[in-house]
Amino acid sequence: MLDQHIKELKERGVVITIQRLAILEYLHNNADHPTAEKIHKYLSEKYPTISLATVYNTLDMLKQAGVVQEINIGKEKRFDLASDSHHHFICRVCNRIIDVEVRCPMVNTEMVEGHKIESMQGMLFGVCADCRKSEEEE
Amino acid sequence: MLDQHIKELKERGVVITIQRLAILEYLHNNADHPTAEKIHKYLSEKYPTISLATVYNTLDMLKQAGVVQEINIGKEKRFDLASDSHHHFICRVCNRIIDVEVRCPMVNTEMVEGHKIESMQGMLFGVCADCRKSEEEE
DNA sequence: TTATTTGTTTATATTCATTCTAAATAAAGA
DNA sequence: TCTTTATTTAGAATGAATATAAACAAATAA
Repeated sequence: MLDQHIKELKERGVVITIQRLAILEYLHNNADHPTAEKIHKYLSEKYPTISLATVYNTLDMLKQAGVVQEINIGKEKRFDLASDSHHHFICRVCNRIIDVEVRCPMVNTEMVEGHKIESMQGMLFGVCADCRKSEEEE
Repeated sequence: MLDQHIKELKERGVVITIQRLAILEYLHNNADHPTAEKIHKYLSEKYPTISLATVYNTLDMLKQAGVVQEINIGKEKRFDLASDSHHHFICRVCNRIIDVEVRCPMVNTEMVEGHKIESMQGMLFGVCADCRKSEEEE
């Protein structure tokens, strides 16, 4: 999957630098929808000079390339590897973003009312299983 | 529809002030997913002293009450009357947010993988009909 | 009616995630 | 090698959103 992404990027003419590779690898290893800040903080340990701007720039480039998707919920942008096979559930209690498998037939739709769909995102808001359990116990 | 919303809010114990009514009316008359800034700018003509903070506070209150939904795409929050019957199509060329009717069976789902759904939002990204036409003409 | 309390709005200051800028560095090509 | 182009860095700038404190309004009690 990582190799596939690298291949795709190279075909697009993207130079794979140490920084870009590190960010892409991070996303492959951490599916918890990190913020740019979090990615930067983690990578700073291994690459002390890596700049937050580079993280933002790279994430933006990866988004353009269709490798990464951006999730906007609070004031912080969050990032995730692009994939049509899941939607996001956002818990209003613990604020976690949880991937949920989706069986919506619309996922494979390419056109709606004359508009061409290139990607999609479903966001479900509510209370997650863990928080529901905690609430019941009270 | 507006009356229904006012009734619901009153039942919740919300005081309907001139400012709150004006903001709610604005949303009923403008379905173009305005920003808080835009609402404030417009209402300033009729109510020169209305504060931007009041617009934000009211929109937040309306969101808590389930009357309004928040759409996060760019850096600005956008607002729309809550409704399960449509999703949003975002054109990457003109950046417009277009309502699209949705026939996704998931809309009426109340649970996914143990998580309780209270509301949902579908976001479709791509090129809208108008921009497609313009691109073809070139 | 006048005080008191509570809730709301205003104006302004502050915050902080993101973007911009210019200089430094690295990579690629001649 | 030198030259050009792309990338990264560090720090400054931006601006949407929030926090704060004072002013105001409404409702209730005295």
